[in-house]
Parts: sequence; structure tokens; C-alpha cells
Amino acid sequence: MSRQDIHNSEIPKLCQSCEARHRGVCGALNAEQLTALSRHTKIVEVPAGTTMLMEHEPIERYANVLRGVIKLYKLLEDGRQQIVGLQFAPDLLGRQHTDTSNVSAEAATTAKLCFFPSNALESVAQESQGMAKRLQTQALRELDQAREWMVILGRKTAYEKVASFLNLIATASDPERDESDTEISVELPLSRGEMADFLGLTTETVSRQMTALRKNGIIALERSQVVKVLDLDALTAACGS
Amino acid sequence: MSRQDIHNSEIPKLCQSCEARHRGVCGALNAEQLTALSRHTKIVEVPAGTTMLMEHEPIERYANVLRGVIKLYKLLEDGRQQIVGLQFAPDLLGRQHTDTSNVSAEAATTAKLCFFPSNALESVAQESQGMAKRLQTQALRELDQAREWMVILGRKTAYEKVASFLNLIATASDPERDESDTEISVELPLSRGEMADFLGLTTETVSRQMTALRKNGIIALERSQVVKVLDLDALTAACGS
DNA sequence: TCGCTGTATTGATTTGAATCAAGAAAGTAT
DNA sequence: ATACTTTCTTGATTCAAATCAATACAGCGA
Repeated sequence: MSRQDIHNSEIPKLCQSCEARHRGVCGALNAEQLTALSRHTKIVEVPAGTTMLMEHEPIERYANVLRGVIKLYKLLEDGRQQIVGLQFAPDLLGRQHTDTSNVSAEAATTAKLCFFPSNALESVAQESQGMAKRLQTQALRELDQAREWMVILGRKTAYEKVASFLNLIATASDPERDESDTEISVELPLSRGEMADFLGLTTETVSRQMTALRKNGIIALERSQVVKVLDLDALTAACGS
Repeated sequence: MSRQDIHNSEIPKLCQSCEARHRGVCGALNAEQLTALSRHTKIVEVPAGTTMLMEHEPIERYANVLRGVIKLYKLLEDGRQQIVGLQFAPDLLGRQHTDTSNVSAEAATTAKLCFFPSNALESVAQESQGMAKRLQTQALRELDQAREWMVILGRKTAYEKVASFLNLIATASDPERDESDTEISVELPLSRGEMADFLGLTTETVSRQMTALRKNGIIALERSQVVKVLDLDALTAACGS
């Protein structure tokens, strides 16, 4: 193992194998700070469908996503729904500088999370410039993603939207895959209906575009939730940009 | 005037009447820090259409928007365009922690900006926790706005989209208007074509929805760019949420 | 294994917005 | 003022995606 800590013993057991300590926000903390924070943390595994946050309600805790996918969404009064973000490990769920959440969040798949009370994180962010910077980086990354999706929502066709979504999942789920291997098999974290709520479409249209991608030889469906990308270049081309 | 600085004389002349020093990012700085930063700043007025940033190109400077409206947009290869954000005074134009910009930016109206080189701002952000916090707040506000627009793009009808845009402009342009006065006259910072690029529509559809809003007695057109909101409650209702 | 339930697919039809096509207005330059 | 350009509006038509409607499939508990 190339990544080795000098004083691993000083690091809380809870954190030793945690991905958030490397790529996530906790990566900014030293052993002492980690120990202080970990006194308030709780690692929990939740089933798909668990509500983590509700729009307009106070945020009492943050959570590092350790495994699974969290969907962020907003509702219109009449029930129309729009998914406005997806979070994968090691993203941080929660938001600073606000009294109430601006989005609802629920687990799209079974998910493992590391919770800590909001005041604990905020006091660490006060102390640690590194943590503050990681929080800033996370916010900016989410902003970039949101703007990317604005383009997809506003200007792409249904076919391009679905291709873009599959491309996102194929890329996000396995960023360090073998370049030479053009075939990737991915498990979709969202149902057809949820994909529709992400893409501004209906279930039926998503299904039809999946069929079209299949007929064009770009993907194959192993199960309805498991997609094999047969030709990643063609998929990328189908994204329309 | 209720807002009075103790040692106004210590504040650089350039900054004394600047709105960014109150509500904007410079509000976090003391006289000394302001003086240091202002040595590198340049206030410029630019005509509508001036390009401020290009996607994929390095960001060499930041700018406080002092007057006017800046549009942030992204392009697809085939020329389809999507506006992904609008900035009003005293927003900050620019982005930390990236080598190249993720959006293009251009002045939608004549605009007055206060430019400073990116390293100048970044070193101030290093020194001043207050500045870092304001940058974080700005990023999170932009994130909220982007997600709000994802809902509009993905789930609203053309009529609701145009109503939502007018509602945004009416609110943003005069946040402290008299509550009792339900009639507001606003100058639109975007042409019909630009509104279309913001809302994921075409020029023709935007025009038709403006006509529909007019026929419904919700707005009146003084000129094509000057809208009088006759019934703000009805406009809000027309937004679909 | 057999229903039962929810999800996904496919087909037929409708519809909202895009496209195609003129005009009308507004803004600029001569 | 006059022509010229650009932007905006309105109308006719087309088309992509929504809606309506079955049917197929998968997961689950009895």
C-alpha cells in the first residue's frame, strides 16, 4: 500500500479506513483534529429511500457520503419534482451559512454515511484553513455540476439527456478504470422515474431513449438497472457535446 | 445616512462610495486591507456585449460587479447556448481553485466593474477569514440559484418559465421596494433571444408567452425591454410555485 | 410456485413548443 | 427624414416529447 500514515495509531479507529480522510473534507485534518471531530461522529448505513434532509427545515447535521448515492431534489407545489444533484463518496452532505436547507435529500441506494452535528463541523472549519478550503472546493464543484446540468436540461434532446446521464454514471462510478477497456458495466443508482426527474423528462421517454441507445449498439441492458456500455466513445458522442 | 465609517479617511477614495464594500466581498476588509487591495484594482465601465471570461481559458482577474448585469453562459459544440447564471451588483465575477474558467461571461448591459488580478484576491482571502467566508457565501448563493433554475428548466412550462424570469428580474432589480406598491416597472437586461437562452426556449416562444402574460393583465409592455408588472401576486402565481 | 405489486417497456394519440415564414417595430447610420 | 439593420411579434405548420393505455417483467410475500 503506497498510502501510509506516519502515526496511524493516533488516528481514530473510525477514520482509519475512511475514504473521506483521503479525498474528502476530513483529508484536511491532522490526527488531533480528527480525534476531536470523531468524538461526535456516527457511522450509519441507511436503506434506499431514507430521507436525510427536507427543504425548508433546519440542518442539524452534516454527513460524509461513504458509500452509495444521495439524491438532492426540489419539489413544486403541485408535486412536480426535479433532482438538482447527486452525491457520491466522498462528497459532503449539508450546507453552511443557512438556517434551513434549500433542497431535500434522500438515499437513492443503500448508503453508508458518517454523520456529525453541524456545530462540530463548523467549529473545525473555523480552526482549520485547510478544512475551510475543502468546503469551498466542494461548493464550487457542486456549482460546476449544477451549471453543467442546466445546459443539459435547457438545451439537449431527450436522447442526449439520457446519454449524458449514463455517461455521468459510467464516469463517476469508476473514474480509474482501464483506458483500453471500452466496455463498462454499471449499476444505475436511479430508477427510470428518478432518471426522468433528473433529466426533466417522463419515465416513458427515458425508457424509449434507453431502447434507442440499445438499438444503436451503444449500450446493452443486463438487467433494467444494470447497463453495459458497449462503446464509450459513441456514448460520449451521443451526449451532443 | 445611517451607515458611517469611523475612519473614513483611511479608506481608499476608490472604495469610499462602493457598494461592494458594504454588501459585497470587500465588506470583510478593514481599511488597511482595502488599501492594499485597491493598489491593484481598476474600475472600468464596459459596453453591453463585452466578453469578460471565456470557458476553458485561464482566469487572470476577478471583478466586482458595481453596476449592470453580467451573463454567464456555456455553449455546446453545435452552437446551442445556455445561460447558467446572471450576476448583479455586488456579485463577484471569477472563480477560485481552478486553472481555467468553466463558463463564459459577458456584459448583458453596460456594466461597471472593479477588476483585480486573481493573485491579489487570493492572497487577501488567505489573510482574511472574513473574506474567505464571503467568498464561500457567494459560491453557495450561486449554487442555490443554479439549483433553482434547474427546477425551472426541467419542470416548468414555457409560460411559467417566462413568468419566473420576470419575477426574478423584478425582485433582483429592486429588493427594497415599497411593499404596498404592487406595480413595478423594470428594464429587462436581456433580449428575447437571451431570455430564450436562459429559459431553454426559442425567441418566438418567449415572445408569445410575454404576449400571453400581457393579455392576462399581469404585465404591460412600455417598450419591448421595459416591463411594467401590473399584478405581482398574479405574476408570482404564474411562476407555478 | 402462485399471485400480487411496483417498475419498465411498447404502442397510439395528443399537445406544447420548435420551426418555418412573414410582417411590424425599434434602433442606427446616412 | 430616409434607408438599413436588427429585434420583436404573429401566424401556419411540423415535430419531439407528453399523455393515455396496455402489456411485459421483476421482485416479494404467502
